[in-house]
Amino acid sequence: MVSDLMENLKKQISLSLKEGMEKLEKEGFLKAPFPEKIPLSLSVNSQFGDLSTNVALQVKSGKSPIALANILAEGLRKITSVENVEVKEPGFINIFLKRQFFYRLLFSVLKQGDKFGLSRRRKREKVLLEFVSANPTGPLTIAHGRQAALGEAIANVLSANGYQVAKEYYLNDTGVQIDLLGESLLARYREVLTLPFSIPEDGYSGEYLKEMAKDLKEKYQDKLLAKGKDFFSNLATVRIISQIRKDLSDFRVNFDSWFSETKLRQSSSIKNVLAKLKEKGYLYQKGGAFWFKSSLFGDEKDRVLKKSDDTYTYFAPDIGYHQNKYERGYQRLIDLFGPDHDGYVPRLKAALVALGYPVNSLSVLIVQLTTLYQGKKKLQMSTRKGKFITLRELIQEVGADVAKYFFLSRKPQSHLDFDLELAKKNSLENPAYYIQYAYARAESIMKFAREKGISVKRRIKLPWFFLLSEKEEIAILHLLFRFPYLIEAEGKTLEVHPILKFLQELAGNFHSYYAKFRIISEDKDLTRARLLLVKGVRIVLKNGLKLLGISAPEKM
RNA sequence: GCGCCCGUAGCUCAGCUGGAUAGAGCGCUGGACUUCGAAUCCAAAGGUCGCAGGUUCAAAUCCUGCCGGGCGCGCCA
Repeated sequence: MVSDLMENLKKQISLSLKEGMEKLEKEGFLKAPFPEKIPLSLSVNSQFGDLSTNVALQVKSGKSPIALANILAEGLRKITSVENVEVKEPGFINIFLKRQFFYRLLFSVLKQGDKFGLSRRRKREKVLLEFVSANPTGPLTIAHGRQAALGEAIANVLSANGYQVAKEYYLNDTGVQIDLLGESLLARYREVLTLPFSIPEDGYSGEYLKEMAKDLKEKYQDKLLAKGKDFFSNLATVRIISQIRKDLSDFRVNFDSWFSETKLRQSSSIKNVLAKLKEKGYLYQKGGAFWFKSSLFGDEKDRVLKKSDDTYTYFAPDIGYHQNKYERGYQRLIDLFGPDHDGYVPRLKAALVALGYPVNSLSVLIVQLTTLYQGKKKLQMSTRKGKFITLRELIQEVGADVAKYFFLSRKPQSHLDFDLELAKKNSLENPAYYIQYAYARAESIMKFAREKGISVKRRIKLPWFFLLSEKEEIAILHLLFRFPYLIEAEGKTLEVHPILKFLQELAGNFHSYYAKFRIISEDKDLTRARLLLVKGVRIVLKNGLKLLGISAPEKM
């Protein structure tokens, strides 16, 4: 929840600015209409006050920006919570708030606790977030790990903004790849039975199928040889899916639903979609295949839905799947794709628009690849050849929290260099622990206070807050109030790495503060005041980490 | 060739709905533990924001062109 106090104040300020502009307009100083929404932002730098606006620079007028700003500043000075207003070259208006205002805000943070930063308003809109959706033909790799971490965090941020969000994994559990998987397993099975065998071309030659084959030999000896390819496909898929579920759950990424392509194909969804496209005249036959006129909707060329051999391309069931999402009542769809599916987006959007859904109801986020490094050495990977670092191994090596930290620390569309060596380090070179350490430290201070018999649980007294007067303390207060606005913004941009950046900054300020000042001292009231601040920091660190899916340990 | 992404400090990256002296971590140099956790803190060094134009009172941020790196352009999935 964005603090009501702050919201009300912003409204007052906006209103005052608007009145000022209207007056100037009436007096004929403005050469063009002023913007409907007057810009007002939280200042990043304390020398620019607490809030600032550049309206005076935005409008064309007969007066100089400075003169305009000075006129607007006069109105602002009348607002109760405003301490002072400064006008700076070339025309910025910087607003300084009264300390008391921040103390009230802190009080509100403490009162809200777990809820601070979360939207109180529930939105009607139902959102379906689809991510990972790796083919169940092998273990999840670190590339999937990045998507998993990101998807989970985005879902959390959307929930925090009041959306009803569901996380779904689409299982491509049928088709050519699954056939190849079955054949590959059968080959491995023959191998462990010392029979002649050959892995199909483009088959899966990774180590994991050998393991599975060994297990089959132990349990069934050679009795499975009579079974067909489908049996092996099925068996391999089932086992791999269960491993994928376990890996994700160990990574603390939990899906609300798993959607099976097999079931989709059994339903009439795909047929219906084709019929609908045909009815609208967007389907035609050429060379024995059925084509969708995607070029009518911005795609660079038309696409085949049904091949001349009468089977579907990958595209056809995928349209059926997305249509199905809408049919289940989701108004907004978000897909996380790898960079190799980048060029696929226009045709998918084209299909949905052709079916009558709004173009903006689907957002596709392209998550770039991750390259693993061991120090300076680059590790090459390939799923098919079975050369890769699995998500499982990564979690075992560095832990879920550290892995998530690195995955979330960069924007998704940037290529990620993941240094295993650095991530493994349990030392100060590893930045992953910085935020958690701040949290654990805050936790331990609170514990120390309890042992000393100092409690701030009951009857918080306003005068205590006035003892928070160091500039470091005020700076921390400022940071706390940025949090809800950050969450709100991210609900729109779907970017979560700024949270990490922010928590890093908050943790840093807290560490410095701790090193410079004594929290628990002989001065009881000052101690209480500072403990309240520590509590506020703890709340924001915890809520922020929770959104990212990173744990907040009380001890490390 | 066309499309998408990236190019900012030695390294890895933030900042990019234009704003006030370009930030962080790591690394390097020098300091801080008898007192609430040193996985921390303090100080110092380090940048033609790929290049060239343009728009603007104001450009790392917007527009155009170019250069360098990655990915994609299937009746594959």
